[in-house]
Amino acid sequence: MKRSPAVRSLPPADDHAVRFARQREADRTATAEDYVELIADLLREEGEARAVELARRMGVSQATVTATVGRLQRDGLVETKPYRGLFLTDAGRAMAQAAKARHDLVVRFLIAVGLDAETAEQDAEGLEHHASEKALEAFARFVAKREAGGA
Amino acid sequence: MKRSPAVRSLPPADDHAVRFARQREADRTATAEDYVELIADLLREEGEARAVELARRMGVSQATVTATVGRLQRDGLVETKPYRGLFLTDAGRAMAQAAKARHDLVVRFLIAVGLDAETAEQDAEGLEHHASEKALEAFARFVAKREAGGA
DNA sequence: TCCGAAGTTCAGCCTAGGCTAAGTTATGGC
DNA sequence: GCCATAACTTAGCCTAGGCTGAACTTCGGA
Repeated sequence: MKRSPAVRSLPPADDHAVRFARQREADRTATAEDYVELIADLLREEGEARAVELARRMGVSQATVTATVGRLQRDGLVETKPYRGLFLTDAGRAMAQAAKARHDLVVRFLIAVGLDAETAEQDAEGLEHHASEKALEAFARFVAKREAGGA
Repeated sequence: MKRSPAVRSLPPADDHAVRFARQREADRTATAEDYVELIADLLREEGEARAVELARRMGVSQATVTATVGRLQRDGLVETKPYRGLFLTDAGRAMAQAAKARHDLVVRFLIAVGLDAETAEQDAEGLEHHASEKALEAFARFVAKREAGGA
């Protein structure tokens, strides 16, 4: 009688491999998304995004920020004027906007399923990079239903 | 009227840093969990866990598996008998069991909020490593309610 | 004006986790 | 019993993302 997913724990090897590959792909983009999202927030709320502030908020050394920003610049997401602040390219702004929308959706979703706001905020940081489009759509439907009064 | 979480996008720098640190911590353990979980599955369902099969299923070269298994061994999670299969230590078995329970919970939860089984299975692979204890408890409560008929 | 502190970058190091290519070891078929 | 093949390991390389410590810019105040 139990046709629960737990039983079928060994999918075909190919499918299995594809999942993990997708996973690794998501991991690679996660850092970029976190950085551009934070840069966008700082630009909006502080007027400028300084490396030292990124370092403080990412909990990382300034040297690490320099290196990471270098990669983002190479990838066409960020522009820097040495010893001035950090700026986003169009691509960077687009990524930041998408990341923020996704982040906010995940937070609202987590709250809708019963998390407190602070925990939701924390968990979203990790979960937002690993939810597929389909999952995000499901989250959005769920949140819409809940917020429409389907309490 | 909007007291939505989206507004407060800049938490105190310290809190912010802590979130990202937690995040990096989760990333570090994710690989270990995936490997021991898969090894446990293979041992249970195939009777043995061969490196070549891990490589196939992780979508990775055998050399990578050798290296990763070496780290797991160093960390006391796995035992190997060269040219025999891979085995889990007590710690490895415990981690595998916890990982599997978490994985299954996340899958059931995703299905409960409206995902199809296949997508749920895929997304769980990524999400399971980034959900906090509190979030998992909330997921469990939610699933319990749903499965109890609160459809 | 100049000088010190804050911010930034550079140099050099490390680990995890990927890869390929080239061995080495076990095993099954003949 | 030998040897081809499959499984595994080793060597060497790469990138991302961490670190420290030292050097370099910028800028405000004395």
